[in-house]
Amino acid sequence: MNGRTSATTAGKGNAPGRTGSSPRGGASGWSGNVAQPDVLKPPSGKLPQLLRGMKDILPVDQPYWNAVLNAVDAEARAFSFEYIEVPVLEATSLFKRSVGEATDIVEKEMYTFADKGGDSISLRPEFTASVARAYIEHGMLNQPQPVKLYTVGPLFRYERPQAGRFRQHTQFNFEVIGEAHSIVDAQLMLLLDHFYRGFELTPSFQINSIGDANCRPAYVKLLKAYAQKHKEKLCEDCRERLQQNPLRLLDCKQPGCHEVLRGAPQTVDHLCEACKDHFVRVLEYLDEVDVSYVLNPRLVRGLDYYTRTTFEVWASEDETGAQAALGGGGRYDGLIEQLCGRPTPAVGFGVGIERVVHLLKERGFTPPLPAPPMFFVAQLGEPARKRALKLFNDLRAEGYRVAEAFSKEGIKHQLEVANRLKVQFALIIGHKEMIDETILIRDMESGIQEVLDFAKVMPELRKRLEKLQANGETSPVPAA
RNA sequence: GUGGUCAUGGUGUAGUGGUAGCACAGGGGCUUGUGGAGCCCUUAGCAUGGGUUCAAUCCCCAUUGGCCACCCCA
Repeated sequence: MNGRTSATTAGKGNAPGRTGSSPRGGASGWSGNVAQPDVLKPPSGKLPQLLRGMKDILPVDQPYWNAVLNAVDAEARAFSFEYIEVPVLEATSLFKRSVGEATDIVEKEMYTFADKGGDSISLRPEFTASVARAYIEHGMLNQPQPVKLYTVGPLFRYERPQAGRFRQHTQFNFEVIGEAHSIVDAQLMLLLDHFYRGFELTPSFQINSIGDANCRPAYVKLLKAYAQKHKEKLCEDCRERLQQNPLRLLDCKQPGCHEVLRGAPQTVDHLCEACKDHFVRVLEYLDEVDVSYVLNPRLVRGLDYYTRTTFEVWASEDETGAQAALGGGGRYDGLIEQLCGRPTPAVGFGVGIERVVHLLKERGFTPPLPAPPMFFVAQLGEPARKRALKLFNDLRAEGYRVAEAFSKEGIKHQLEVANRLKVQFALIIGHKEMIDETILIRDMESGIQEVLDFAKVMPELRKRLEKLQANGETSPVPAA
């Protein structure tokens, strides 16, 4: 698959934000006589705390994250997307040229700084620009088109944090590059719809078309003229928008502006024939697969590269709360060209995983928990401890998940741990068993114990698990 | 970036102008061969910095952070 997640192994591989390499060079700090006295000195001062707007994703949340990430992988497989990973840092100019210099994201929300060589670099505030860059840079236009890519990872925006809004958040993104056909737009939304339905979420799809280079300039002119007439009634921001980015007038939430813009010309009424046709077909395809949507003439997005189809996914129909947007995307037919690639049509979307997880918790979704270990190895006394360690290793090599508390003394305590872990069988080795060359197996549920020949444990254990499995009581025995 | 609101152990909470209880969680124990119960012990906290005061966790100010609205967005 994608080499990122092994889909079923919880906690492995899909730790958000640190996909990829671990610091392998770390050994150097511990070798040699490099002074490192700070660690040994008594602490002075406070623990440097979590940066504003940052969030630890703790083990308790991992089941939710795994559920989401597994669903993402499943959708990717079902719709034939390939996984790509792009760097967290990019040249600042990449985002200026794609997202747009006058957008809020670039203007005031980017983490931008000069690196040691003096180049201006930025923490990525979104994915599409990087994926488009990768498409061009690696000549993916020579692959069969369209190129369908998906990715998962952290994005950074310097905003004022709120519930559901962080300075580092995680998105999954799907992009289809090199295909202009309207059916692709619909397919992406179908994928999303399917994703949400998998969690029994039925969010509201808001959709609009904002035209293309052909028809948008004329429309913007119209809109501008209209707004100009009502300038006195517009808020200060909107007067600014009138100059900078007139399309954004449409989604101002100030009641006054809202009122004024009610009578404004709508994008959908001023699309050129090609754009109109495209939009109508997208809607037809959506109807065909029963993806319900709401036509939202005020939906314009905060990134400049969008053309034609734009859409957002809202947690509920009436988007009152500010963080209701669960995802958003659209077509960006001009972006590749703008980044110096050949003219290449494309569509894509992004979904904020934190928000999805938040909603899942709110709705009482119970994520699948990782299966408990099958065995717990308990020991009494030092010789038994050694044998137990060996047994642990052998079981592990056979593919079993095995728990233990080797550092503990006392069987009582160890069984307590086994119980807490909901382990199926405890395997006990004590003084007596050492002498008899046996092992004690205890069914944790019934409390029934049996003595097994130590030499024959492996086949015996396998037999037991197979029996359990036949009764449908446990997860499959791993293949030998 | 603007406005509002809040801040007590890891978590959830009580309380006071004379430096703090409780519950859960964590650790240890109830004679180092038997878990799910119980009992006992124990770790751990007034976000930070100033000010007022004999005395501040409490009052005031600032900072930091969370949350809410705006902005923007996922």
